[in-house]
Amino acid sequence: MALASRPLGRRERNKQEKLDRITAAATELFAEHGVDEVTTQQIAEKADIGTGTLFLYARTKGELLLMVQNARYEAALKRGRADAAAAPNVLEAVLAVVRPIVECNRMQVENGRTYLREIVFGDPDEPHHGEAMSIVVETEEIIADVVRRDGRFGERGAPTVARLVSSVIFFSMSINVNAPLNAEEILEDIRRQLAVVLHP
Amino acid sequence: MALASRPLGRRERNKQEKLDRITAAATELFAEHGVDEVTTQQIAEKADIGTGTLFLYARTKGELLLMVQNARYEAALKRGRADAAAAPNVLEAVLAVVRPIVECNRMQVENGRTYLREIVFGDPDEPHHGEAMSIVVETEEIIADVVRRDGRFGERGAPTVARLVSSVIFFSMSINVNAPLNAEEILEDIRRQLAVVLHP
DNA sequence: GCTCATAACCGAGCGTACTCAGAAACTATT
DNA sequence: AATAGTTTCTGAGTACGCTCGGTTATGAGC
Repeated sequence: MALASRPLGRRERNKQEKLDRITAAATELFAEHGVDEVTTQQIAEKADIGTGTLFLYARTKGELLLMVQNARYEAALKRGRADAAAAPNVLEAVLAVVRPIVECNRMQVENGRTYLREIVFGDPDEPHHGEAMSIVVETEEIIADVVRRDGRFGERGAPTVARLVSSVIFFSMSINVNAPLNAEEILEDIRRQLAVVLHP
Repeated sequence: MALASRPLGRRERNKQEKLDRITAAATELFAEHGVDEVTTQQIAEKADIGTGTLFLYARTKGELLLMVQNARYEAALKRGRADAAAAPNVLEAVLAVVRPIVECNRMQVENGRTYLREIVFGDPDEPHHGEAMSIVVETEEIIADVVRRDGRFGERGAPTVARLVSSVIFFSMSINVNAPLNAEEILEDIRRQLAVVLHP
């Protein structure tokens, strides 16, 4: 360990490499075939690791999906936050925050719905679930800020409104009858409901 | 088939008998141990039928849960509708409709959450899922009626408000962070959110 | 009653997510 | 560089939901 430029041992580097391979394999297979049509065996094989090894990096298949997709939602949220500034009123500002998330979710409907299912019903003790939850929390905080800026609901009311918006988003993207809708149609569905609360 | 008093053949009677035994077995085992801790084998054994036979009556384990629980929710809804009449304002009326449903759902938290998961993510082509969906639709219709009676959101707005209420109910009962809450606490959570829309 | 077509039933078997006991790889120490 | 201790890896094995080909029960026609 003479070199300060190499603080990481081979062990750490190997681990990182495997994680990268797993992420790449899962990302590609999920995108191409959908999470339900891909087996954990296939992912392990493509990542060139043993089947047991896969579960050292993500304890369940659901965690694997969260692991692979969280970053995209984080990026989407960042975009939404930026877009919200230019909106003419609360309703449009909230929708500006929501739009990239919905678009991200609808890139592949089944994966999107599975992602939501995993957030709502998955094991809250798993690390990637925690990461997903903090994205949800951050989303609500951003929406609460937007609502606060409007002033209509006061300091205390803003988080409640944000929570309500969360409910509407999750439900609209999850329910079976909305499965055929594309991002734009989902957004229209959400707008109609939020207009009741945030009439401009 | 000389007797008009026995229009059903042995075949139909046997089927009905088996269905009854399955329902009884599943009801008891789910209630006692929770849906996740019960195997389909156990249910089949307790109902005294082959494992394959079980799946002639409910195509998936999830369907089995819906089959067993739908009736309770239907009854809860009926109670709620009756209670709504006596409420002093819209918010209280909506909560009167919602209360029995939440109480029904929280009798056993894990089963309740699984029931919701099955409604939102289950196969919409299955018969018991369809039945569950029609309970949801009916709930929204009742809430829409209550909202219409208030007049605040007009004829067109009422179904949208009802849908929004659905979102809030489902989300509040489903999310992991609310898992420790009892029926009364869930209702309080729902009330806080609905108050934003239905302020008295 | 006998025959046959059909509906209902059964349980061995399959696919797949996940586990676990032992093997292998790595690091620290001398 | 040999040893020991620890972490990481592995794939055969397990559990469980569900399927499917073969079997049995039922009832209609004669």
